[in-house]
Amino acid sequence: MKLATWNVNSLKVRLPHVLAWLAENPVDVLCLQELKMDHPVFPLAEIEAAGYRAVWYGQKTYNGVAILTRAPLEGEAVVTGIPGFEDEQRRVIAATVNGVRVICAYVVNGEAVGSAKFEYKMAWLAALERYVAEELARHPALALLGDYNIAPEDRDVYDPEAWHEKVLCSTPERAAFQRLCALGLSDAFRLFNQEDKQYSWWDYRAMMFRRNLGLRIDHILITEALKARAAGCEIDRTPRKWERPSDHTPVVLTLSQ
DNA sequence: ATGGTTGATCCTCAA
Repeated sequence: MKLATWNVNSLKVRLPHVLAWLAENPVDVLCLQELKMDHPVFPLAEIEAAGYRAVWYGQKTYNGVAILTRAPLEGEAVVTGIPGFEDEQRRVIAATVNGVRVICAYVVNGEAVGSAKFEYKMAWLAALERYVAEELARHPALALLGDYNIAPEDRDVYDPEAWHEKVLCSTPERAAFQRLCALGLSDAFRLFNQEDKQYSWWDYRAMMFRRNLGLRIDHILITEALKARAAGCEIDRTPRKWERPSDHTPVVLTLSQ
């Protein structure tokens, strides 16, 4: 079983990329973030024609998340948003696929440390932590995939000095990431030997991708039950090289069975 | 040098 996550930065623009990538990488689960698309205009027909089912939580202009699966989704277990957390921004959707609880999350960017948006980011992360803790009590096999907008360590940053205590890299954000891990989750990418300087996002500006100046901010966190099945985790830079790419590229987890 | 680009919308905002 393969699970992947990809911030597509507008599904309208990136649908051809998603379909082309799925044709080459027929993963079982693909979590998408930043659909930037109103709920009713989701391109379900094109996705079904590619052999996938989908659940989504769309929003005009901003945010929006989806889970694409090859297998049927189990029952009525689809949950949108963070239960109990009032949020106008549509950033979370959860579903159960092949016995795995899949939570797809688009974490708040936060703009700058100390800004109002940063305060929202930290409150949002606290709500996510509580939600995931509740889900873990019910689902031993759980994966939390998405754009975390957090680079967990300096080795996930092309220039740690330039980014020192900047948004995406600050101590409180990294502490929030560690609190999620402390619930019993592991960063799947770091379970395996990896080449240095592997990132999942590169700013569109200043030819950052060509110079490989990026951050690793897209992650797949998994429970012990899935860790026992984890066979590999890779960042696929290929779509970032395509014409008119998203600024993020997919991260893929392979499970045995 | 506080720069640069992209997407959605309506020209500025968010990333």
